[in-house]
Order: sequence, then structure tokens, then C-alpha cells
Amino acid sequence: MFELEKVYDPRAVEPEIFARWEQSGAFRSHPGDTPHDRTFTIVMPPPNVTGALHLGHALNNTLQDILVRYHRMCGFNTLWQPGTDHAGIATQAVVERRILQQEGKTRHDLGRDELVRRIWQWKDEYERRITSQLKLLGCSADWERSRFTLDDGLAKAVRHQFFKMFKDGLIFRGKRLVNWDTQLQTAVSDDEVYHETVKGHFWHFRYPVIDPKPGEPQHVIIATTRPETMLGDTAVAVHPDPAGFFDQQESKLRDALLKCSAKERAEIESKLAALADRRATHLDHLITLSRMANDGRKLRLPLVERIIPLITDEWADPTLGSGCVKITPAHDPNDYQVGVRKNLPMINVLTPDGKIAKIMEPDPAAAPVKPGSSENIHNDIYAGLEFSTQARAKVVADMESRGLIETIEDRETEIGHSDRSKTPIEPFLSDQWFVRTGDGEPLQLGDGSYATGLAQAAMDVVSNEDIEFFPARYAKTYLDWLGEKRDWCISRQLWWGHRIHDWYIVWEGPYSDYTSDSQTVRMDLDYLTPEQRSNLAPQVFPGRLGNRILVGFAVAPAHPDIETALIAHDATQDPDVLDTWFSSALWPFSTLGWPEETPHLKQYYPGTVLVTSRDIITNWVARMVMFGLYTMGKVPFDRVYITPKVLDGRGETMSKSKGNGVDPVDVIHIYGADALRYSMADMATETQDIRMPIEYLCPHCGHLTEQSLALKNEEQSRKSRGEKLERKLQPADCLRVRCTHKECATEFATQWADDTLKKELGLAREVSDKFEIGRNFCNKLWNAARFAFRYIENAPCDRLAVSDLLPEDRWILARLSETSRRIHGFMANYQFSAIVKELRDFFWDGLCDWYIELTKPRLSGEAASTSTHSAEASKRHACQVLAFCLDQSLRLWHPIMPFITERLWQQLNGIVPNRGMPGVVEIQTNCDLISAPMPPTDGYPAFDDPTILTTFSQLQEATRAVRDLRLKGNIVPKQMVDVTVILSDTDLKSFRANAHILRTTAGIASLTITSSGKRPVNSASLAIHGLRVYVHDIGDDVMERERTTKSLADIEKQIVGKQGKLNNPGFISGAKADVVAAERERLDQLQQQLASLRIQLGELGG
RNA sequence: GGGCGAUUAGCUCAGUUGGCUAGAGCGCCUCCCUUACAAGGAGGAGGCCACAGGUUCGAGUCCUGUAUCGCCCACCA
Repeated sequence: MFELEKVYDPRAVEPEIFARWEQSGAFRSHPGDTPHDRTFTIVMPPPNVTGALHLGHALNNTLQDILVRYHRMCGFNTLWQPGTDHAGIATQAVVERRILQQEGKTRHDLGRDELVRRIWQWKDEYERRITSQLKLLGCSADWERSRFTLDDGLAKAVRHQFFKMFKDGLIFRGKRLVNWDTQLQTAVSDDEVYHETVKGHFWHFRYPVIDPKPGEPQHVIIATTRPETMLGDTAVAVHPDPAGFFDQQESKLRDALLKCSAKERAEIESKLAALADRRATHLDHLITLSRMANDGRKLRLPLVERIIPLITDEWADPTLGSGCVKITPAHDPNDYQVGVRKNLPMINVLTPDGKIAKIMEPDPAAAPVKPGSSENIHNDIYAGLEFSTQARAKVVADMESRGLIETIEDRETEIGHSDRSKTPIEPFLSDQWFVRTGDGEPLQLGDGSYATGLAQAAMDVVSNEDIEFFPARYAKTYLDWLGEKRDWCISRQLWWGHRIHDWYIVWEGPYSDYTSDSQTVRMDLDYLTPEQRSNLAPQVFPGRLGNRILVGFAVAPAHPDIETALIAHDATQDPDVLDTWFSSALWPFSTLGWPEETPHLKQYYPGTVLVTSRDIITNWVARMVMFGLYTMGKVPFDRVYITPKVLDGRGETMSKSKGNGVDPVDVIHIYGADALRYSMADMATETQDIRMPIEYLCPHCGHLTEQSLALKNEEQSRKSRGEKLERKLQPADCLRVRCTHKECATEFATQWADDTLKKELGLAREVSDKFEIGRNFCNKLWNAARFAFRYIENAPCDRLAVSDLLPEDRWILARLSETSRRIHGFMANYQFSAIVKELRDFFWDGLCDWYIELTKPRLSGEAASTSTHSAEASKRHACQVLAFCLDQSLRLWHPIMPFITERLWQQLNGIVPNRGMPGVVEIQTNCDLISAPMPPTDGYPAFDDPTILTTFSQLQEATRAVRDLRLKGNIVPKQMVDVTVILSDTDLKSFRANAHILRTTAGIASLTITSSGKRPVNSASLAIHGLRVYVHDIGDDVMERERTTKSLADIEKQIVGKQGKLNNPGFISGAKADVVAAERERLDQLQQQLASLRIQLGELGG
């Protein structure tokens, strides 16, 4: 039963171990009355169900699992709350695209219910896949509590939140300019828009002035890259004070010139010159125009024949174009601002599906000015044309034929594209729902306190460090973004998501009867009982339709009777759904059962730490904090740890859409989950992202092909086929790749190929040699344990006095104590890479390479008795210490490599059920490793021994010196040598006491240790810190002279440095006393060495 | 345009309030199939710490500037 395979095989171990944990309930959370500071909660950032996970997720979840397992072993009441996110637009877009590709159908062909059904199917498939990926990774989340952002419990939470915010006046409806995706027909958020440079033109148009006064121009010239938007122009703006503007710009530049470096100087001077030119050519004209504007001059907008004002506004930049700018409030974000400022009509000329709309002309009688009800008389010419293609051509042609085009320039423009549909974005004015985050009426938070607004409240808790960011610099990202206090658009014109639970009624009546006063509205709801009415939150929507107005009601959750009554009275439910981040923002408490007061909510809210990626600090982290404070009255987590990002070989972040995401299951299949986790943790440093060059593992020959090379090859072959490359090639463009191994050179398919191609060519898994270090370590751990198991069966568990142990025993125990202590420190600061390094040093270098190698003779019974230790006692001690160190190592490694350590732990429990160091630590072994305790936070003070650590490192250096000399002297390993060590009087005693260590490790027959003496005849020597090592009978005076000369030069150089330091009065007075003392001692040593080396060199005839 | 970060061995990265004779892993070279592990062991070579100034007794570390690279945010009639 003690036989382990010679090579660790993760595939034979992992499934069995994971099943064991699940069956034993080790992942489950148990709410009780544990105090907050002994509770550890992480809510998993719910992966989107858009697709399978890649290595970025693997990193994030590995780090979470490390923290969770660590805290569980430290005795915390632990919950890791898992789940998935419906990801609104992203998922709907993926499914729609797929249906279009496979069936040629759009969502309108399918209808709302059918599309949503299809997306649920997709969700089920990917949720399963995601969960299985995470489980293969070893994630110890409380899987039975898994939640999905659209499931019933969370839907309830969303409704409660929406109703509460609506009632508190935090949710409102308004017309806003949004990024409109004409393909998916929905608003998309700023971060779902990417920009592409496109070749276009810059058209300069003339708009005629109506009734110009003498001396005034007949036309105003404006320039645009989007001519079709002119149909919606409602003004032309010119700067209110052009002369002042030029003065101001000029003085700014002059100030800059005073402060600037020589290099910037030329640039600023040329700017100044340009400004002067501009002033000369344009200022008079602009002053005229601005005077005309103030005088109320109007323009005739060509084509649609609209009368529009010439206005003044600071947005018009006198240095750009003609100095005049057309204002299209409904189709440009900046113009929109001008429209709001100057109370201009906002005329929408775009249909949701990207065509020119029927244009409604403003009603000059209405105040404030609103789009009116009269149709433009030219609608039959333009309505229905494709917006930026047909309509643009038509507008330009019509302007041309009227002779109103001044010039046309070529120009490159940045066009916003939807990340989801890859089509151009149009700014579009539409009705949307918003969450007010800015300051306003005092807002009562969940704990009863008041804030000026949601954003401010969320900023305060970070400023005063109720929430801490790791690394700290990310607090700035968070604060900067929240500081803008932008309203949050929460409505999406999608079918996949939480339906907005608002019902609205179009009320026909005198506009003036209606204010936002809820009393007025309620009077009209006679068909509801007073009790039902109290469960409605009403809101009068701004704007009106002719002489009708819109009244909205949010219905309190769980009142279907009210909804039925509303429907019966011609109320309509808002067709929109909520932004996916609305439900995500509730995640820290909705998953725990809120709005119910569940035991889980009580025990596990607020969370301890959020582990996430820096690109959602704004979208997600900030919003969770706002909602947490508003709803729960407490921050949702005490700390935020921002993980590094996983980059591919070209330095680009891994993402599903780029197609450079590697499936962690591929890596697990080849290297094992522990190897993956080890490598990930090892690379997770504080400042660097993780570069992960990817290779394809050829299914035919097993050789690796670099992905970046494959991309280059693909690019070449596309070029040679004459294909145009409009963008940088992505890994997803490589469906088939040729193996770069010369003898193979066979094609294989990659993960992006379809099933038939995969079957035909064979599928290559994607890997990275970075994981070899993890696999190698697993094997080392495995074999070290395998070795130990041979000797430590029923090792004793005696009460031992540390001082009775041999030095090497005391040394490894001191190292263990030191390591344990450091691990706790690194964990507290999320220094994962440091944890791995520390543990690897302890285990591989300390325990395997030194301790085990040193103890082999004792373990096998070959060691002779000494004056202090009988051979038998020596063996017993070694077994006990080894068993103990192995036990402790498994615990310390477990959070990082759970599978292999658990497997070895089971074995260890069978072999040495009774182990430990009584008197220092009592060990329980009747549990699985996953729930076994960690070594204590402050290590084992009883084992701490700074002296032995110092002495040992000296011995190690001496050993290395002997080994080096042996190798250089061509001495075969089995041949014993005689060695003399010369060192200072101070170190003599401790060195002698430990001399057996040097003897064992270096293959020494006779060892002389002395503080004075000459070079033994025919010996080779090396000088190291404070001591010199001679290996006898190597006999090469030429080599020896060379080495001595080199050492001498080295030491002389150091002495010069030290003397310089110590002769410097500033150093003596400025530096700390211990630093000075250490330097003095060091100098003494060096000088002693120097003297004896000089003598030696003399003897050698140098 | 604004913000953040990086630049240390051939490669990937550590280097914690300034005290360094600058470290690790991989790769490389030499030796070793020694009964835990060749996915291993022993040893070694390899660095004007991007550049230029400054502060300091002392700078890889702090300050200023320059160069290169990366990320985030905003904007471009």
C-alpha cells in the first residue's frame, strides 16, 4: 500500500481527490455566530456565460482558491460564493450571431420568447462547462450555493432594489444621447465601443444667412465628417468672444514657453506662430459672426429648409475649421451638451435600425422647445435611406447640385464600432433609465446615515480606508472615475436580462395638471385599492407627446395583482432590460439571500476581499460599493485585490473576443491542475502582468509550434494569396496550422476550427512551457515524499529537547519556523509569488537538497554512533524530524497545490498516523488536509535559532567550495579527499562543532580545521567569506596561482571600497551603529584574508 | 491630451521604510544514469540595475528630466 508511482501522474489523482472533498462537504459554509474577524468570505466574480474560461480566469480563481483554502486551514469560518453572470448584451450578441450563421435567422424572426429560450440553452451549456473548468482547477467554492444573475432569487433582489431606488428618487428616466448599435438595436456602454481609423472626407458646407445686413457674409461655412447628420442640425455656433479666446490661448502658450524644456520650445513656438496666423486670417470674420449671432441672425439649413439660429457657444473653437460648428444635438455628444445649454430643439433623424427617420420639425410655440408633431415636407426624399452610406451620398450630391459645397478634403477619422456586432456606432437620442450617482438631496444609506450621493459615499469609504486596495495605486483609478459622478444608464434595449419592472400609462390631459407630486397622480388610479396604491412608486416622465404625458409606476415586488390591474387599464410594461451590471452590483448580498434576512447574509456579509481584474474597477467594483452602502449600510468587502493580467506571447491581454484565450483544461490535461496553479501563483507578482507565450502541441508528433510563429506564417500565406489584411491577425484567424517540426510538418486544427476540421486534421491543445516549472515541482514533491515514506513508517513521536538534536535537525526546524512565519505575512499582503519562492526554497533547497541528503546515512542506519548520539537515536530523530517537516510542508503547500498534497497526506496518515513534536506542537491527523490546521502565524519560536542559520550557510559555502575544487581537479565523486579549512578564531568553535556536515556533504576523508596555517602542499584553494578551503593533492600550481591572483584582486577591490566608506566621517556619524560595526568586522576579515593570500601567492612564486 | 505602470543576467521576473559583495527560475557550459526524483543531482559562467542630472557619508532603491514600451480614461466639427 505504500507504493507510489515513480512519476507523479495528476490525471490518476485529481478526480478522485476532488470527489472526496465534495462528498465530505469540505467546501460547505456553515453560518453560525462566528465573529466577523474570524469569518472569511469571497464572492467569486461571476464569469460571463458567453463562453468558456481562459487562463485569465484560471489565474483569478486560483488566487481566490489559495486564499480560501489558506483561511479555511487557519480556522476561519469560510465561504467562497460561486456563480455565473448572464452578461446581457455580450451573451445575446453571441447567440444571435450563431443563429444567424447557422440558420440565417434574426432575433425578430424568432421572437422574444424563442430567442430568450435559446439563450437559456446556451447559458446551461456554458455554465456547466465553466463550472467543470473551475472544479478541474480545484476550486473549493461552496458549489451547492452557486447562483446565476438571472435566477429567481436574484431577480427578486433586483426588483427590490429597483423599487427602493425608484421610490428614493435615485432612478429616473430621461432622454440621453447613447451609443447606438444599429445592428443589435440597443444602447451599448462606452466600454463596449472600440475605435477604428477609417479613410473618409471632410466636407465644407455653406449654409445661407437669412437677410444678412450690409457687410455681413451671405453664407456661414461649417465642416463635417458626417454630412448626413446635417438633417438634424438645429443651430450653428460661433465662439462668443473670439478675440478674448485668442488672447487667452496666446498667454497660455507664452506661459508654457517660460517653463518648457528646450525640446518643447520649437513646438510651442510654431503653435504660437500658427495662432497668430489664424488670428490674422479669421478673427475679424469671427467677430462679425459672433455679433450677428447676438443680433439674432438666422440661417436656412439647406435640403430640409429649416430655419436655425446662429448662436454663440464656447464649444466652437476659433482655431478649427472655419471657426463655426454645426450643432446636431440628437447625434453628437458635444452638440448635445450645447443643445442642453442653449435649449435647442433636438431632432432625431435616425431610426433604431440605422435608416433616416421621418423628421419631425420643432414646434416653436412649445416651451421648453420640444420636438413637434409636424412632419418635414422633404421627408419623402431622405426617409428610409441607409444612414451613413446612402443618405450621406444623397446629402452630398444634393448640396453639390445646389452649389453649397465649399471644398472636400481627404481625412482619416476614428469611427466608433460596437464591440458586439462590429458595426459602426451612431450617437442616438433615446429614452433611457438612469441611476443618479451625483450629489443632490440628502440620501439615506442602509445604516441610517446620510450621504450627498451614491458616488460620494462610495468615494468616502475608500478615501478613509474602510476599503483597501491592493496594490494601493488602484484606489486612484476608482476615485478618479467615481469623482466624475456621471449618471449611470441602466436600460438596455435587449431581450436577455432583467426586465425593467416599470409600467407606464399615457395620460391625456392638461399638461399643467401634472407635476412630479405623487398625490396628483394617485388620484387617477381609482381602480386600485388604497393598499395597492401604497405599493406603487409613481414618477412623471419628462417630455410629452403632443398634449399627452407619460406617467410611470414602479410596482413593489410580489404584487402580480397590481400588475394585472395596470395591464387591464392600458398600462404598458417597459420593454427594456437592465444593464447587466445592475444585477452584478447586487452580487455581494443578493447571492447571500437578500432581501431575506438569511443566516448566510448575517454571517458572511460583508465579504473579506474581492479578487478581480483592473478593467472592471469602475464598472463593477465601484457599483458594488455604491449599492452595498445604499442597501446594506456596509461596504461589500474590506479589501480589493487586483490581480495581474494574463498576456499572450505578443503582450496582449487574453480575452474571448480576441481569440487568444487558452483553455485551462488543456493545461490541466497535460501538466495537471497543481502545476497550473503553481506556475500561476509563481508568476503573480505585484507590478508585472503575466506573459504567457503560447504553443500548439502537435497531435501528430507531439512537438510544439509557437503560436506567434503560426500567426506570422498565416499572415504571409494570406498576403501571398493576395488577401488584404485590414487588421492585425488574431489567433482565432488560425483555424489550421502546420507543425513547425521539420520531420512532421503536418497540419492540425486549433480550438477555433469547426468540428469537421478538427476531426479531419486532429486538434492541437494549447500549452505554454511556463507550466513545466510547476509540473517539475510536483514531481519533486512527490518523489521526496516517496523517499521519506520508505524510512519514516511509524516514526517516533517523542518529546524531544531541541538542544539535544543534531545541528542539521535544528537547522531545518529553524528554517521551517522562519518559513511558516513568512508565509503568513505574504498571504496577508497577497504576495503570491513570494509565497511560492519561499516555500520552494524551504522545500527543494532546504529540505531535499540539504536536509535529506545529509540525513541519508542516518536514515539508512549507516551513520556511526558519536559521543553524543547513538546511531539508533540519531536515526529516530531524523525520522521524527523528517516526518514532521513533510507534514508541515504539505500543509503549507496545500493552498497552492491542493491535489498532490492531499494525496500525499492520505498516504502519510497511513504510514505515520502519530507524528509531531510534542511539547512544541500537538498534531491531529484524523482529518483531510483540506481541513487540517496551518502552522501558527508566528512560526515555532521554540525552533528559532539565528545562530544555526548563520553557521549553516557558512558550512554550505564551504561545501560548495570543496565541490567546486573537486570538479575542477577532475576528482571522481566516489573518491574521498583531504581538506583543510582555515578561518578566524571567532568562527572556529561553531565550525568545528558542525564539521561532520561538511564531511558528509563534500566526500571528505580527513578534515583539518584551524585558525592559522599554511597552504598544504599540492592543494587547491578557494577563498570565501571569512574562510579559506584547501583540497589536498590536486597539485596544479599554475591553476592555483591563477585562482589566488583572482581572489586577491577581488578582495583588494572590496577592501578599497570598505576603507573608503569607513574613512568617511559622514558614514561613521550618519549610518546606524550596527551597520558601521558590520562593515568594520567585514574589513578586518578581508584584511586577514588578504594577508594570508599574499603569503600563499608568494609561496607559489607569484 | 490626462492618469498609471514598466525598463535589473540570453529569456521571464524578484529585490519590503536608501546599507548590495545585486538574487531566483528557465536557458547555457562542465561533471554525474549515486538504490526518491534525468521532470534529477553537483558545480560554473553570465549584470556600467534604460540614459542624463540631482539629494545623500552612501542610490537598483528617493527627486528631476530624457528615451522606449505597455495599460487605463477622455477627446478629435
